[in-house]
Amino acid sequence: MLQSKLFTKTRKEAPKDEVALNAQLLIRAGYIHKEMAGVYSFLPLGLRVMNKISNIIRHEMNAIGGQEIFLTVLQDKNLWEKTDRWDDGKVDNWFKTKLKNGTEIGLGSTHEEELTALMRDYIRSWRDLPVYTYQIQTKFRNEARAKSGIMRGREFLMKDLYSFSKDEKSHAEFYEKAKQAYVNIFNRMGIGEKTYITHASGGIFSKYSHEFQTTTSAGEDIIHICEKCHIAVNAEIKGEEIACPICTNKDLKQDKAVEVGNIFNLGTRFSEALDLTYQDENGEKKVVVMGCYGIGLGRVMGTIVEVFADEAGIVWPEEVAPYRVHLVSIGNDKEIVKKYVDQLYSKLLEHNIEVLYDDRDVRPGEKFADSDLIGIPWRIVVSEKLMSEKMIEMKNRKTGEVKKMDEKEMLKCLKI
RNA sequence: CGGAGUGUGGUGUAACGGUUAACAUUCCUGUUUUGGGAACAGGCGACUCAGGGUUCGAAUCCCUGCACUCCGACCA
Repeated sequence: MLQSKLFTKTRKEAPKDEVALNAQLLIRAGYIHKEMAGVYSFLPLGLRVMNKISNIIRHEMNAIGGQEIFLTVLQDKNLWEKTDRWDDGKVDNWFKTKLKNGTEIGLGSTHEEELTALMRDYIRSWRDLPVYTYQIQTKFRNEARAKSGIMRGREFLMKDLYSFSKDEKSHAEFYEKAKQAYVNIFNRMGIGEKTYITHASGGIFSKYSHEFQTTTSAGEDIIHICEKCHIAVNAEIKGEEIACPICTNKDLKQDKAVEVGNIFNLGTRFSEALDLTYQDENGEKKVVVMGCYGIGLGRVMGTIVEVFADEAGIVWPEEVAPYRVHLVSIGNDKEIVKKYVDQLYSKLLEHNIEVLYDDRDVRPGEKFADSDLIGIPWRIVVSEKLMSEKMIEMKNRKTGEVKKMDEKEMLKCLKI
């Protein structure tokens, strides 16, 4: 991508109504645009990051047998009445609206009801189980108070997988697999070290659940961490003294964290209410056992920004960065420089390296400042001086390390 | 949903109740410049969130609404 063609621009100052670091940086660098409180549009750079995140999740969900689907946002009130979750007294963050004929409908904030009902058409026999379906789509939640930039919005992208198993045992096996898949996902996104499987109360309908909590000062939750087991307990759990569930260590470290994902055992809460049953090997009628597994993509993106950003701007881990290389030319108005960098740009593209090429005719200082702010992992600088030495300069955004090298070495450095 | 605060060019700020609403930045034109957000010159851009009121006179005081932010509660 030629930066001169990118319609977004960086800015020196963040709008004053934006306090959260993640939103300040993402707006300044041109990743997102705020529409209203808790509602953000994604611009080219931001969408690229979202797509990277989506693809990591897709890959890991497919690997454990997930099948991707796409459900509807518009929700049938009747289904939700059957599970007793339509009433505002029960679930208060509904967005509700009406059809022309007066029929009340809701905008989906989660999809257990719709999907469970849908599965009645396909699950009849024990042979039809298990089924694992997931989707990545927009959720609507009428939060009383949106805050923390893109980490807690009223409209946000979420990956939600639902598992349908024939019994508790089969469900428990998948639950463990899903847990491992989540570990893989957060590792690949670069926040694995700071992300803890966290024991939490199951909420209103689950016997047990696990959250994935990433430590950051921007977090809303308090967790108690056992470093040895890399596991945590959510402070919301009350009652007996908090101890590590694995080693029973009671000397836990307290920290603030963001819930980037969660997995729930739903049991038969929804399948019973909506009559999702099957016939087992003996012809007996059984209720399907369910689980649900969520990840908020925007929240993950915001968390990554919060965790790695420095004074100069965003620092993306390689796998979620909008581009791998930020190619910065200095003296682009000089024919020899431009010709060489254009050629280098094409070469990188030929090697399937995603490149943002700063071909603008602005001063070096501005280019460097923008590059730091945007946060692409590798910055490659070419200038007339470097060209005379047959060198390019490579800088690692994360470590700040700068190295002069020739083209060959550069390609090796990018693992080609 | 309780409490508090704030709304002024695209962005960030200023202006005692008193001229034509100021400054910086962005943006446009030109010249010079080119390794860490350049310099100079010229220029565009706000009926001060909306509506009402007080006053000879309102960005400024009062009321209503809307929006945004923060603290708390909530968060399947």
